Amino acid sequence: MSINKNLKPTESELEILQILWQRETATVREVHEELSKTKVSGYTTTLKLMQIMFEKKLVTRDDSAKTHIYQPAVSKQKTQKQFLDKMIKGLFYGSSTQLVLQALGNQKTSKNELDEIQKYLDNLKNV
Amino acid sequence: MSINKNLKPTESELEILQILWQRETATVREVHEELSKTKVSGYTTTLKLMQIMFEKKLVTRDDSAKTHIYQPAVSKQKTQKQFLDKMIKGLFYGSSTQLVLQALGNQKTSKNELDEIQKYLDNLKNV
DNA sequence: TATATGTTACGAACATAATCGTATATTGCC
DNA sequence: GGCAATATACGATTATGTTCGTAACATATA
Repeated sequence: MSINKNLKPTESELEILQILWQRETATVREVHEELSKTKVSGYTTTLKLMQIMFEKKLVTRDDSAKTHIYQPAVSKQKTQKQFLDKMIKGLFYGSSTQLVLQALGNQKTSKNELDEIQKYLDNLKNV
Repeated sequence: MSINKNLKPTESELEILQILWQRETATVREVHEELSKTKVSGYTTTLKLMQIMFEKKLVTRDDSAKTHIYQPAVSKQKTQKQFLDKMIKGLFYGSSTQLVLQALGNQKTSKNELDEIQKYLDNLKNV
């Protein structure tokens, strides 16, 4: 029963959220610099996006100084779940198992990681 | 080295592809009827979408009769992989393991399915 | 103080996707 | 043939997301 509009982040917004989740906190400049490692775009583009994210309440910011400091306002976990669920529903006919098998099959996964997953599965089964 | 433009389907196009993958073959009317089970929209909207998909080569069609018959032109597997990879990259910092763990943790997965996944993991490890 | 530098705010342009109305064509049937 | 039903084609509109230019303002410093 939340008043929250719970707006789904767009693709560009996700890129920014990823950076904020890693850094906890960042200025527009810092986010823009990070984004610039993988793509080209103007500074004001990043600024505008982050302003929109603020309006959507995807981020909070401290604007007490000239240079505002941004923080994520949605959790990484919750957002990942939101998109995973959507993908399972929209592309895997609702079967998370199908998604998991596909993900394991397609990606090269190291033995250690496979072990980790198996351990996790054992835990799940022993509930 | 493909000449193929390899255009990524949009969200609406994915819905249609899902139906085509299940049915193998379908008319606009049939697809529209199926879509109508979960959402409202006009018939010509579905028609237009499928025409666009044809231009993008996401589907093929037999237009020898008045009522065209459509088929998917991209494989389910390949499309699933395409979106999975994108999601892993864009939301899980490139770690398919993280995605798998999140998927397993968030969804209720039956014991049988967990067994299936474990069996699959064993196979992967014995290569 | 004046100048250069950096920052936010904001509107406008552009791109893409989705929706639908209308015109036109085909088919079956009386 | 003429009519009704159904299909396609296609342009126009609307919605959403992305990009950027420019103005206004703050800050540091020469």
